[in-house]
Amino acid sequence: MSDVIEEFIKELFNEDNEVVEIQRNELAEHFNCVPSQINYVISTRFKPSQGYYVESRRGGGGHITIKKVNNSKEDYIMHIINNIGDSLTANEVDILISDFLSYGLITTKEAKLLKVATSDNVLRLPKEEKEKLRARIFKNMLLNI
Amino acid sequence: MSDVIEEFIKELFNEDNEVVEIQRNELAEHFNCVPSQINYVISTRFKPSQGYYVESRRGGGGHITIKKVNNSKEDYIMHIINNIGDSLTANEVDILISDFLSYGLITTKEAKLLKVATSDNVLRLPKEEKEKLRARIFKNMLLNI
DNA sequence: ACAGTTAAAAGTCAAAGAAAGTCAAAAACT
DNA sequence: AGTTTTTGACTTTCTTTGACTTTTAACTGT
Repeated sequence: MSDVIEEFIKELFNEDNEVVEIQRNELAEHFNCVPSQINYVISTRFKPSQGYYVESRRGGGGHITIKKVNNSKEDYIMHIINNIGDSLTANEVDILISDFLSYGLITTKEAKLLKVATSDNVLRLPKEEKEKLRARIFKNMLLNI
Repeated sequence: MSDVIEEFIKELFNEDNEVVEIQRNELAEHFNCVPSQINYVISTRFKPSQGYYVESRRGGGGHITIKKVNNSKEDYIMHIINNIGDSLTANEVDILISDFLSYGLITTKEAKLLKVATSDNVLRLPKEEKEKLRARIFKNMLLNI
């Protein structure tokens, strides 16, 4: 049973990425089990060490939200950093940032910071120097995200 | 329900900024709930600690006004930005950052990003140019925090 | 104009309801 | 035997509801 419930929740992740919101009682009803079994499944299969983060609310309209925290995040960012050469255009930055955003690797605030710190009208240097500087700033910031 | 009402009020803030004025009974009617639910929503979601200030008037033509009180965070940061000249040393950045941190205006992550994006060994330019660039980067990043 | 009355708001508080959480005993696997 | 799952009674947290109170604008008669 627990396995079935686990599967079911993981299915939900496939559909609507990133975050899944469930109602404990409803789900228990659906599977014909006691509500606390849902807690069991969550606490054994959606632990932080398995790359999930869970929060919940009680009372009317209460619910449980499970977030998939990509723990390969660091790996992926590292990979990108290593593949950025020593020069970078504003355009390339934009593309990278929107990639990161859509994979949920950075927050929108971080995105803004990255963007503004590497923007053309902040750097204001001759093209070549500017793109080298941009690469350095960008990579170093990424290392700290 | 409470969530819906909360949303609704926050929408009103988006339209006519700064201050929102509602009538308890009218709003309750609109959402088909008892009037005291409005009080509940206000007292749980528009607390001072959440950056709101509420006052009201009873009797005929009475109403509830909710003000968004500027956490002064923005004000303070703005003030700093305006007082940073067009050139900035790494040392000055350190001092500003630790100030911001101790006043809880920025997170430690943001602090790291600010610091790394303006550090000497990332910028690597002649002193004068570097300090001007640093000021631009720093101020522009702050604007986005 | 004025005092007094009425009615229209908003406020309070506690009880009932609706979720979710906990924990340990019982059951089912290995 | 030892581990993992299932169950359910009990707890905690948050929301909804409604009866009752307080405040004050609006009205009324003089």
